[in-house]
Amino acid sequence: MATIKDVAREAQVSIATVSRVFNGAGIVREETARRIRDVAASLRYAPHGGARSLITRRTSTLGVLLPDLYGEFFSELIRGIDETARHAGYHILVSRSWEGRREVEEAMRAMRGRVDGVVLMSPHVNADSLLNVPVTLPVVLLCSPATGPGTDSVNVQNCRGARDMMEHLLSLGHHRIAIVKGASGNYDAAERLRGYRLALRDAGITPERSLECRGDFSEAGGYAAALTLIESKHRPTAIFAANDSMAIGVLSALREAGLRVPEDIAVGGFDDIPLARYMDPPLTSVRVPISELGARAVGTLLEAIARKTHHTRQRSRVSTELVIRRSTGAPYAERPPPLRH
Amino acid sequence: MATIKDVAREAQVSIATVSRVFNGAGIVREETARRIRDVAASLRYAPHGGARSLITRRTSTLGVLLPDLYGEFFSELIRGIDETARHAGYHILVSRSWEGRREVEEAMRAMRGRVDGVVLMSPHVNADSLLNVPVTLPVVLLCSPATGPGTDSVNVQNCRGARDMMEHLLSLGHHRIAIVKGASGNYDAAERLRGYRLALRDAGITPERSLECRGDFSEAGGYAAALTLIESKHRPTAIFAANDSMAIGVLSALREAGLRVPEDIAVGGFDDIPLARYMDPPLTSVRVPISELGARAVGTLLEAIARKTHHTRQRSRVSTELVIRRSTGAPYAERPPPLRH
DNA sequence: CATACCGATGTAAACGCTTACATTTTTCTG
DNA sequence: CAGAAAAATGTAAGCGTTTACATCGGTATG
Repeated sequence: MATIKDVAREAQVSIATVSRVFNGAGIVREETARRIRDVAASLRYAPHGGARSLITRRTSTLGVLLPDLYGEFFSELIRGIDETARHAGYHILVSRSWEGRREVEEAMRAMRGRVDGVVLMSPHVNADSLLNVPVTLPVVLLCSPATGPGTDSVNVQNCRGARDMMEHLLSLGHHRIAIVKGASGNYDAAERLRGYRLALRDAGITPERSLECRGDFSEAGGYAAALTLIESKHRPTAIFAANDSMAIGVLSALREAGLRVPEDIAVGGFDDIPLARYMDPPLTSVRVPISELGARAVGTLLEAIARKTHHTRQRSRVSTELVIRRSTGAPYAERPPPLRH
Repeated sequence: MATIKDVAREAQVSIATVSRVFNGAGIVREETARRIRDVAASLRYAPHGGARSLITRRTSTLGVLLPDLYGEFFSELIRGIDETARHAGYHILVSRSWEGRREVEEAMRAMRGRVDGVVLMSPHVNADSLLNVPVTLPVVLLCSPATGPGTDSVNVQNCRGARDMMEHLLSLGHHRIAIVKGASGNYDAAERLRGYRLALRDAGITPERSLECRGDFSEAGGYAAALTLIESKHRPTAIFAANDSMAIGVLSALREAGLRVPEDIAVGGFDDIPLARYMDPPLTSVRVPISELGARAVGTLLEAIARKTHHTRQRSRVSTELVIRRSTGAPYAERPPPLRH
C-alpha cells in the first residue's frame, strides 16, 4: 500500500504538503494540490486511519459492548447507535462481551487506543464498579444498574412501564395477575418486577409469590412458566411477561392447552418488538423506543467526549408507552396495522 | 492515560522489557515481570491498540460494510459475523454504507489502516468494479453481483431456492403464480426472479409480465403489490413474494380484502425470518441460513488475510431449504413450533 | 583462567501520519 | 526596485508501540 511518503516523492513535495492537501488544513497552491491529488489517485493512496489517530489522539470510533447480539432488540439498538454516530462522523466498533465481569474488563482494555468512548450494556454486572478498574475512557452505561453518581447512563423507564401494564390489566377487572420474571440478576428484569409489585400494592392487593414465575427472557422460558401457571390450583386470569419473547412462549403454551386469549386468560408483554402486533391474537405490550435508546446513549457519549473532564454526568430514562392490542381483550384494542407507510 | 513509558519509568526498566511482558515474547525474569505487572495495574495501564497495530501491521479488526442495518436479517448476519470473528480474535467495525458507488468507495477508504479486511455487502453496485478503485484490502463480497473472477464472494442459492418454492406451488396444482419482485437493481432480487421464470419454463408455462409485480423488499411494497394482483381481471391462485417482509404485506392485503389463505390464494415468502412461522397462517418460506452466511464470509476473509497474495479466490453459495407451512396449504405443512429448546 | 555462550535487559529505529516552527518563494507597497 | 508582508512549502519532532541488535553479567566449558 502506498504511503504518504510515496505520494510526496512522486509529486516532488514534502510529506507535510501532502498531509495538508488531505486535511484541508493550511494553504496549498491549487496547482500543487492538484498534482498531489493526481499522484495520490494513481497510487491508490488513502490516508492510514490508524497512524492518523495515533497522533491526533482521536479515533473517530465508538466502542459498543453488548451482552448479546441476538434478536430484534439489538438490531434496533445498533441501528440507533450507528445512525447517531455516523452523523457525528464516528464509526462503531461492536463487540459482544459475555456476562462476566472479567470479560467486560477484558473487552474494555481491548478498546484502549481503538475508540474514543464506549457504550456499555452490561445488565448483569454492577457496571459502576467496572469503571474503576481497567482503562480510563468515557463510558455511557445502557440499561445497566449504575448506583453511584459519576457515571453517565441511559435507561428505560421499566418500573413505570410495568405499572402502566398492570394498571391496564387491573382496570379490566383482573385481580389474580401473574408475572413471568426476566433473567435473574438482570437489571431491567428487577425493575419490571418492582413495577409489578408496586402496582399491586397500590391496588390494595398483596403480591403472591406463587404468582411470580421465574423466567429468562427467552421464548422457551415463557412457555415453561405458562405451563406451571396453568397447572396451579388457583389459576391467574392474566399473565404479564417481562418481555415479548416470553409472552410469545406463553401464548404458545396457552394455545396448546386449549385456552383462549383473552377470553380465558389475558396476556401482556414488554418491549413491543415488531413481532408483537403480528401474534395471534396481537399482543398488548409496553413499547420501548429501542433505537432512540441507542441514539440517546451515543448522544450522551459524544457530549462526554467533547467536554472531556468538564462534563456533568447525566442519567436519563427513556419513557415507554402502553400499546393495547387484543391479547388483553380491552374494548379499544388496536386495529390491524394499516401498512401504508 | 498511562503509556508504556510511564510503566517503564515506574518499574525502573526499559520500555522494551515492559513490552515483552505484555506480549509474552522474549524472556523476562519472573521477578521483573511481576514488578512490571504490578506497576501496570496500579497505573491502570493497558496497551494502546492503535499504536500497536501501526507497527505490527495488523489491526485484529474486520470491517463490515452493509447497505442497511434494519431488521432481523442484518441482526442475524452480524451475529454470525461477530461469532466467527471473535473466535479468531478479531473485532468488527460495522459501517452502513449507502447504496451509491461513491459512498461505498468512501467507506472503503475510511477503512484503510483500521481493519485487516472487509466484508462488503453491496447488492446495488456491481461490486467487482469497486475493487479496482480505492484501497487495496482483502475483501469478501456478500450477496453481491461479482462478475469477474479475482474476488472472493459468498452468496445465497437464490435461484435454486426460488425454484424450490415454485416447484412446491406447481406441485400443489397452481398454474397462475404471481411473483412480487425484490428491489430493482438488487442482485438477490434478480436471481430469485430468474428462478421463478426457470421453474415456470420447466413446467411448460410461459411467464406472463402481468404476473410479475414490482416490489422493494418492504412490507408496504408487498401490500401494494397484492392490491394490484387482487384487482387484476385474471387473478393468480398463488403469490410468491421475493422476501418475507413483502409476504407479510401480501397477507395483510389479502386479509383486508376478505380472501382466505391458503384456500382462496396461496402465499410463499423467502428468507424464513423468525416472524414467518408466527404469521396467521404461518408462512411457507425458503430458509436462508443467515448467520451462516456471515460466518462463511468471515471464514473466507480470514483465509484471504492469512494467505496474503497467495490465495485462490473462492466463491461459495450457501444453500437454502424450503420450509412448508400453512400459507401454501400443503397437506404436510409444519405443525406449530414446539418451543422446548 | 580465558572463551564461548546464554539469559536478561537496554538502545534505537521504525510504523504512517500531523503540526509547530523554520525557511523559502511570491506578492505587494511605497 | 528594495524591503516587508504574505503565501507556500519544508524540517523535524513526536504519537505509543514492537523488535532487531547491542550490551552486559554470569555460568559452563575446555
